[in-house]
This record gives sequence, structure tokens and C-alpha cells, in this order.
Amino acid sequence: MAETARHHEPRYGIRPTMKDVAARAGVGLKTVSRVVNGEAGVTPDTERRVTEAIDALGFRRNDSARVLRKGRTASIGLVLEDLADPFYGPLSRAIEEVARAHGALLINGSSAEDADREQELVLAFCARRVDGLIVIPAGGDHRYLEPEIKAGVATVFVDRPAGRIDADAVLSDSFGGAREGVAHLVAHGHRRIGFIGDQPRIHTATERLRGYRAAMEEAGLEVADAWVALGSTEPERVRAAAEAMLSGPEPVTAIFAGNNRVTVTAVRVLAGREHPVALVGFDDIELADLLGITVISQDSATLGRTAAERLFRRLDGVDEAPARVVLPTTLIARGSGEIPPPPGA
Amino acid sequence: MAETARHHEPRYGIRPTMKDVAARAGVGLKTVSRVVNGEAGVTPDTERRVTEAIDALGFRRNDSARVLRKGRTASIGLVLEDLADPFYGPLSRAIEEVARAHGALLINGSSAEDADREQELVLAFCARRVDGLIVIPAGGDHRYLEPEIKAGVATVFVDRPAGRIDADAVLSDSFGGAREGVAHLVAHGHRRIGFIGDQPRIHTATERLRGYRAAMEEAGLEVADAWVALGSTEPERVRAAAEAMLSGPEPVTAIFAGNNRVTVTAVRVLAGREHPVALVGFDDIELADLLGITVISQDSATLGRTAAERLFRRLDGVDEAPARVVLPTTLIARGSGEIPPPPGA
DNA sequence: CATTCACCTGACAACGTTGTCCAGGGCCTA
DNA sequence: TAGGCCCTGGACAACGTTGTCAGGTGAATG
Repeated sequence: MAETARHHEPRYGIRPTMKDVAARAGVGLKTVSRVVNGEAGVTPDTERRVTEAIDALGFRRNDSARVLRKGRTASIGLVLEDLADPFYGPLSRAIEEVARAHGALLINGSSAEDADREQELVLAFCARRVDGLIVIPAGGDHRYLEPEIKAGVATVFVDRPAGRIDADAVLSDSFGGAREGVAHLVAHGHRRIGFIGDQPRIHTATERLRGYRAAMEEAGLEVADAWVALGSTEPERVRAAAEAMLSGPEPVTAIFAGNNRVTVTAVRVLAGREHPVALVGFDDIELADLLGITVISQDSATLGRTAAERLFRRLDGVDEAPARVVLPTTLIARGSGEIPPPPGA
Repeated sequence: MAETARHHEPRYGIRPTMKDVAARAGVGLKTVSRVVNGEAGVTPDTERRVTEAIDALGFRRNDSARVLRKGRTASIGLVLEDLADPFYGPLSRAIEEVARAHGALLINGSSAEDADREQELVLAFCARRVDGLIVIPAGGDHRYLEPEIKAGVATVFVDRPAGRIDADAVLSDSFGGAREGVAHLVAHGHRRIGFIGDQPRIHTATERLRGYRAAMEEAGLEVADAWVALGSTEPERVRAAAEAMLSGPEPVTAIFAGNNRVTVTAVRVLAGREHPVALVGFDDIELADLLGITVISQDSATLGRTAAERLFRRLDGVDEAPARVVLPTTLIARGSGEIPPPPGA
């Protein structure tokens, strides 16, 4: 924030305060407060005078001061990975709706999958004294949150569990979903199936890999090292990983994509292939139906809503042990599973 | 917000204040403030004592109090239509990045295209004394914002201009983009082209329709009434509109879709057709390349960034007349323009 | 007519922080 | 050694609101 050197800032537009309203209406400060808050015990006549003064001056209550006095901010903080990711938009929106129903506002921040930035955001929110926090963790150690939670900041983790502390978490069934998706490929006759997932430090990535391995094992299939690739979801890396497992000595005939970003790039890679390769992806993506992509769908809005409801239950005083809620995923089978070449190509 | 009846709240976890830190460190209140804010004029030894006390107590500065004292909140409010829409995610994210660079946090709210809700959100943000506002307007009358702007709340409108007040606006070239898109269809030999857009009270919708009409006129083509449909972007309505213009006495051979939601539904409708129908859509959508959909792309991130930069320039004291910035759109031609049938169908 | 009571109203303190201003101590210089 | 200056530290008020409490008025009751 640019720091101006001036000390007495010229106060751009001075805002009227309750004091100003009181003076103009010829009443006491507290009476204005009562009118503004709709408290009982004000004569209609007095109320009218105050209301007129408010309108005349364009007064609007300063919630900063109110917050300071009352201790509650009626706001919650949401830290997620990247608001631009289509998975997080609906999640954020769902949380906002629940917050709105509880009269709270939502502050959100993107961690960009960086643990330091996550912590920075979380602590900034705490400094603002948000009533509660919903966190999609980037880091693996949340002990830094312990004093805040002890101080009364309700906290719920979403999509991935907290690290090193005991806290509420609302998750999707990554293991089960991946297992089901891979089993689907097996059922369609595939024997050599590749797995491309996110970075191994991310809980969902390893869980989905676990699901993949479980499904393969259950089918009595060996997994070659070359078939598994965990790492960044940058398009170049995904492309390289996919091409590697498609061209090795034991080329895969199907790929399981660990999340929506991987799926998108994988679709592009596979669309250019001569021999069709099947694809199943974790997370539904727009227009996947038209491309015939089978997916393991997790409803990010439900994830968000569930977490937010849990948060507000805590804020309403419900005091139970932290729990882990796991929401089921849905396999949506579409088309043959092979990606057609792009039209006009 | 659930109101607890208790008056003296038991103060869940009592948070230590600077006073507590001062007492523990055996220094004055202001000295703690100095250390916390990294101000000069504190002996290393004193600073160490204070820092130790801070760590021991788990103190974190209460920014609510700070805000009250300083007058600036280092936060900005963003009101958009729906965070779950893939167009707004990147826009919000871009604004967040700019805000972050300026040390500010972002509060956002979705108006759900409802003018009352927009106003409610905006005024709630003002009550929190956000330093600035970025608004994607739902309503058509923003005179209610005048006192706030006069009181110093910097305001920038995005995607659509403000109604009835003079304020900064950052827009995409809806007219030019639509004209170019329709001209593209004309160039490919289409003569009967339909237009499906959003509700007529939305500025971008009417601008795009204007662009469509301009392109048709420039090509010397008449526009039949049945070829134009403005209204809600609900899938059912778009589907009905598309089917109507495809089956009338003068069926269209191409459709221009007014925004991303229309495009998505239109793609689905057209994918099921026997005779291929061309489609050009406003807004790029994920995987449009694989489906060969030509689009008029507007970069929502740039839109957001431009607006945020303008906002912070104002907050830094730059005082110029409100202006309207129009960003160009890009036509991305893909494939033949015809939608292929879904695979496996 | 005195007393009680309900109801309205306002003075005051407090929330936790920061800006202002002054006091005291150490050090340098004349 | 005295004077002055700089540097550090702290007392105090103020930001705008709300909770507490007491005063004051008028009506109802004995």
C-alpha cells in the first residue's frame, strides 16, 4: 500500500458519524444507535427526526467500529488454490450462499498452491478477525493455526485434510472415485492403464493414485513404473508424461487423469493420436459430454456448502469433536471412452 | 446471524492485546505498537523483549481496531454476477493479484443478476469501509452510489457501464466483437444467421445484438424477426430459441451465441443436428478448440486487471475524470465452424 | 395527592489500535 | 562541568460504535 507522507490526511470525503446525526437531530448519540439498529424504545416522533437527519447527511454506519465493539465481524475467510480454476468457482459460490444466509460476508484469497502464501492469507484473515475460516490447504503443516483456533476462529478444511492438527475436514472420496474410474477402464478391456496426477505432496493426488493401484491390483494387473506420473499439472508436463507412457515399450491403451487440468491437456494429446486411447478423468469438465469423456464427478458446490454449513454450526455454538466428512463421487460414463480427432483437422 | 442472548459473552478464547504484551514485556503500549509495525526508535534489547512476549502470548494485531484508527481498510469489494461462471473466476483472480500487490484483500459477492442484491452487497461493502469497489452491475441505476463515491470510495465498473452516474468503466468491445464474429460467418457463405443473447436489460447483450445487426446490414442481409432471441440464458430457453430459428420457414444455417452460457447450450443443440450448422460464440470456452468452435475471445483476466489497476491508481491519489476503457476482442477461428455429432452417439 | 412503575432518553465507558507530544537519559561539545 | 541535542519510551487522546446505567417524564394506582 502506498504510504502517503502527510500525517493529517485531508480526509477525502468526511463521512458523517452518529455524533453528527445526533447533533443534527437534536438527540443523544445512543438514540441514533437505537434507531440505526432498529432497537425498541424510541418514540415514532424521535425516530422520524433521526431518520431525517440520517438521510440528509447520507450517514452509513461504520461497521469497522461496530466490529471492534461487538467482537464479531460477520465475515468468513476462504483460502483456496486458484479462483480461476473452474473447480473452485462453484465451491466459492456455494460457500458465499451459505454465508449470506447467515448474514456474513466472504473474503477470499488464492494461495496459488504455495504454503507460505496460504499461511500469509490465513493469518491476514485472522488479523481481520474473521469469525471463521474455510481452507483448501496448500501446505502440509497447519500448526501455525492452533493459537487462532484456540482463540475461537472456527476452521474447516475442504478438499484436503489439515496437516499436523486435528480439525474438521470435508473431502471427496478420492480413493474410491479413482478406483471406480480405473475399474471402469478395466471393465472395458484395458490392461495397460496410465495414471497422471498432481504433485505427490497434495493429499488428493496420492489418494487417487492409491485408488488407481487398488483397482489395478484387484484386477490382477501389474503396474509398470512408466505408467505412473505425478507432478505439476502444467500442460507441458502433462503432455510429456502422456506421450511418454503412450510410446514406451509397454504403451498404455488408457489413461486415468488425476484432475480437471490434467484431463484437459490429456484430451488434447489423445485427440491427435492415430490409435484411439481411452480416457477417464477425475472432476467433470464442461462439454465433456460432447467429447465423450467419462469422468469421476465430484460436486464442488456440495463440497463447499457442506463445509460452510459445518462452519456455521460451530459458530452457532455446536461443540463437537473435529470430524472428517467424506462425500461420495459419481462415475459418469460417456460414449466409448475414446477421444475423437478434432473436427476440420 | 444468530443472536446469542447472553450479554457478557464468555469471550470464547480471549485474545491478548497490545496492553497484555506491554505488561508482560514491561514496556509501554506504544512501544509494542512500534515493534509490531516495525517503526524505528526501539532498542534491539527492548525489541527482543517485546517480540518474546508476543510469541509467548500468541498475540496478533487486531486489524479491526487498526482500521478504525487509520481510516483505510486495505480491502476492496468486488460485486459480480456469479463466481461460479467460468468467465468471472479469472476476472476475480486477476483483481485479487493486483490487490495483493497493493497489500489489499478482496471481498467478493455475487449479485445473481439481481439489482437489489447488487445494491445490498455494495452498501454492505461500503459499511465495512472498503477503500474501493469494482462492480459488474446487475442493475441499471447506480445513483445510490453517489454519496459513497463522494465520500471517497473509489469505484470502477467492469464488463458493463454504470447506470445514471458518471464513473470509470472497463469494457470489452462487445459491438465490434459481435460484428466481427458475424462477418466471419458471412465470409463463410452464411446468409441466414441467428442471434441468441442474454436479457436485453444487460448492456453487453444489446451491444452484441447491435454488432450483429451492423454486420448483417454491411453484408446487405435482411434480418428476420425469428432469427433474434434475447432473454435468460437458462439452457431450456436457449435450446428452445435455437430450435425455433432452425426450424422456421427461413431456417438459419449459422448461429451467433451471445455469451459463454449460450454457446455451451447451443453446442449441445447443434451437435444433435443432421445438417451441420455453424456456430460462433462470444467468450472463449474450455475445449472449444477440440470442438472446433470459433469464438470471439475476451480476456476476462485482462479486464479485471485493467479495472483493478485503474482503481488503485485512483486510490493512490490520481485524480482524473471518469473514463470508459474499451478493450478489443479477438476472433479465434477454429475448424470448419460446424459442430460434429457426439462420439459414440 | 403521593407513590410506583413503565418507558424513553442520554451520559459515559469501553473495544484495541495509532498519532501526538513530552520526559528522561546518555552523549557530545564548548 | 554545563549545556544542548538526539534517541528511546510512555501517557494520553482519539477513531465510531454499543452496553450499562441512571435520570426524567408521564400515567396509573392506592
